[in-house]
Amino acid sequence: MRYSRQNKILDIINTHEVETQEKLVSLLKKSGYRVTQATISRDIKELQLVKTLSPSGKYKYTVGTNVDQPISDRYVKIFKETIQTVAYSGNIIVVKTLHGCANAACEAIDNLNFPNVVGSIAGDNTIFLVVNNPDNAPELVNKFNEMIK
Amino acid sequence: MRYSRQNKILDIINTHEVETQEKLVSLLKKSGYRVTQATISRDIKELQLVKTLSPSGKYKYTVGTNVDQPISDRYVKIFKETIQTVAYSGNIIVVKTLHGCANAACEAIDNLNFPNVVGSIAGDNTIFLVVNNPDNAPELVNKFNEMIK
DNA sequence: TTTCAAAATGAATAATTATGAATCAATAAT
DNA sequence: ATTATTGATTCATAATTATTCATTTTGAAA
Repeated sequence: MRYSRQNKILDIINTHEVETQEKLVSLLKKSGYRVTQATISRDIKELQLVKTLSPSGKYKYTVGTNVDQPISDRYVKIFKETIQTVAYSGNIIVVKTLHGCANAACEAIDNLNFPNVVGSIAGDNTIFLVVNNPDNAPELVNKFNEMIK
Repeated sequence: MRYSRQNKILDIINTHEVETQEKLVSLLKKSGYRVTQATISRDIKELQLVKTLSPSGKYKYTVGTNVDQPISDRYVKIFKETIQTVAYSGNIIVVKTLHGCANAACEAIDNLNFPNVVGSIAGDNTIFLVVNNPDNAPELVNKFNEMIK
């Protein structure tokens, strides 16, 4: 449930001022994720979160706005590990993911910038992708299936 | 020595991959600054540096690109505490600062966005500001003197 | 100058974070 | 089914960082 948890972590730090990893552990517990600080430390490393000064003068974790590095490897990885099946009908591609991971997977897809995708929406374990033209759907589905094979 | 040191810290982290505060301590020592990790911790807080992942997978300190907060207080402070005298001749304003602080002060001035200043250059303890029109120099000099009074 | 207040720093330490090693779970290979 | 293999996680702890408290330094006021 790693990606689902990391997604929740992003949620949490966007809505709370999280001063320490221990705080994050207890906030996650409220959402049903039982993990230790060690795991959080690794999640934070992967998500490239940073401890910054909040305006109040306290430290808090935020998403790092790093320009330089190719973060896309990470997206490919999320993509591969969370997506279960891909299908289409007309100009809609339906992507099934692991439970709770649709958001993370959807963001990965967005960031991978596939051609002909004009929009996306994610639920809990399903993503709808809108393709500009129904003709392009099969090719995209093939590409997706290649990636997760 | 504080602002001069912090300026050097910015130098260092832009040219080295500094993994820990202790590393920074020893790099600073090579430049003649003898301080302890405690001081560095405070400098880092003030400079709002963040520990990020470098592409190599190691941690390193970098300047945080924080959008939200009013950092300008800090510039005013640097301005007030490092600038010694202000004078002008024609369209050039000459600012004297504490030894080694011209760069920090100059950056502060840049960020404070004074009107009619078209350019700036900093040495070790002197800054030249180019004003768009000699007529505007006296007013600016007055403003500066007000600020450091 | 002397004195006082405020700021900066260091020493020591508390608090926090990162990581090696062991464990567990899931999956693939035999 | 049994055994490797791999990845994720925890536990324990090392490493790192933040902070408290004491001391020194600095700067201003008398």
